[in-house]
Amino acid sequence: MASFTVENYLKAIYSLRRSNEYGVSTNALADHLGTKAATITDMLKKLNANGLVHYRKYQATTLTDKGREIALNIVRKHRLWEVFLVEKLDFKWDEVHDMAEELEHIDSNELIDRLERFLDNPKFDPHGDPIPDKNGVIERRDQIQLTELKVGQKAYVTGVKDSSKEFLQYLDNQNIELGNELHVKDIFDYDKSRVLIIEGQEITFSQQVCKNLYANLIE
Amino acid sequence: MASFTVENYLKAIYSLRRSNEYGVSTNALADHLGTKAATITDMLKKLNANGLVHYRKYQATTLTDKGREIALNIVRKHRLWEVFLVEKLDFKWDEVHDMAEELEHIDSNELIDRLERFLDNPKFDPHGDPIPDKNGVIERRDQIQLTELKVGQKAYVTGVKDSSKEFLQYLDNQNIELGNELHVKDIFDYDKSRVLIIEGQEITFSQQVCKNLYANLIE
DNA sequence: ATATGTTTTTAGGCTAATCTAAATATTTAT
DNA sequence: ATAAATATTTAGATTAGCCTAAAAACATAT
Repeated sequence: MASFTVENYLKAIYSLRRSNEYGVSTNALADHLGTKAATITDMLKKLNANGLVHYRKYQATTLTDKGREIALNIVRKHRLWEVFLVEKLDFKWDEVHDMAEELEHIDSNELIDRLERFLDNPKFDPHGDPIPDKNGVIERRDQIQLTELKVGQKAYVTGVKDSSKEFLQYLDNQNIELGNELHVKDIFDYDKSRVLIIEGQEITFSQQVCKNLYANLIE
Repeated sequence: MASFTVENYLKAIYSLRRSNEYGVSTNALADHLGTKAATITDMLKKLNANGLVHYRKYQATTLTDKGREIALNIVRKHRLWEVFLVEKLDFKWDEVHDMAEELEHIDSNELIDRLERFLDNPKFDPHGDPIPDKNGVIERRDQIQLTELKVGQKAYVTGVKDSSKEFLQYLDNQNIELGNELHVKDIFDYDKSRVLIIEGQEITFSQQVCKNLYANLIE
């Protein structure tokens, strides 16, 4: 079995890969994992030796199929536990990350499959992120960022790009939830901020906020 | 925070203490934890230095108040997760131990308190063991072993002393569950085996089985 | 009370995951 | 194209938790 630590490295490489086209840099990993670059180099050599990543000196690192399989399983477990914490234990979406970070390492696929059934086979976690199925398949959604919406367009809020406590709490304060319907009333050319009508209420969001909100166009 | 390993040592000392009157021996711990005696000695010194156990060379070890508090919290978490696995995810009572052994280390009292509420504040786990409350208080029950029952006495099955897979599966095969009502029809002097009527069925249990079953006398 | 056997401790080592400091590659800017 | 800046790797150490082998303490039996 991959150790707790190895699982975290693989998950980190998986997450960072979405942004960095060619693979993941040593420094990016060090940053993300809160360790030093030297530590990353050591570990990448080991992961490479174990067939979990493709690593060559001074080059961006990517996951092997085996590595990605493990990473996806961790992501699956993380997201299902988050659903459990929010749906069953009534935690708020900004409170669940650290607990899920621990629960994701519980080593039993039987447990996670049963949890999935118990939760009625959810397809998305409380932040709108898709939950990989037991084979690691992720349902693709064509969500867009609010920044792509033009004046007059309607959409549902489907997820957040930034799931930091701060952003989630900001959304809570504005009474924004996944599933809310909105339309764009106006866009200010000057700073690209948008005036939105969300569930009847008028709210102005900065470009930064719009960038971090995903939506699904209606029609 | 106590590490995963430290938590396991404290829990082991707590469990073994119930049998050994004066404290726990180095060898008993090594046996229980599957490590070597030398390793135990090392760790006991550290635990002692951290105020978690009372340890002096060549003497039986006991928990300090602080050590017991941690141990009881682990036991609480273990048993609540077991209830979750059996009640909500439909695992059988012989399947949950290893998973609970991992889940008990998830570090959040808020989580465990909410889990407790979600499970309707159970007082006993699926094996009949009492669940400490959030202050570490355990509800005492005057259960007796079936070996103490005399011919003609009635009782409810309330728990198992041995919760090994083997014993639990044996009980499953005999259709014995917690809460079953029984009375003693006969006791054979020769081997102390007992003929019982359990939920209408006549079953003969060896002394060993009777020793490992707890019951609550009726009247 | 002494020899034998058992238990516990000490001493010295190992591995996984981390670190710092120094060396080496790579990238960027002139 | 070369110097300066940045990124990565190497080398050598540290810590927690474990090990084996040998020494020391304790327990027991004659």
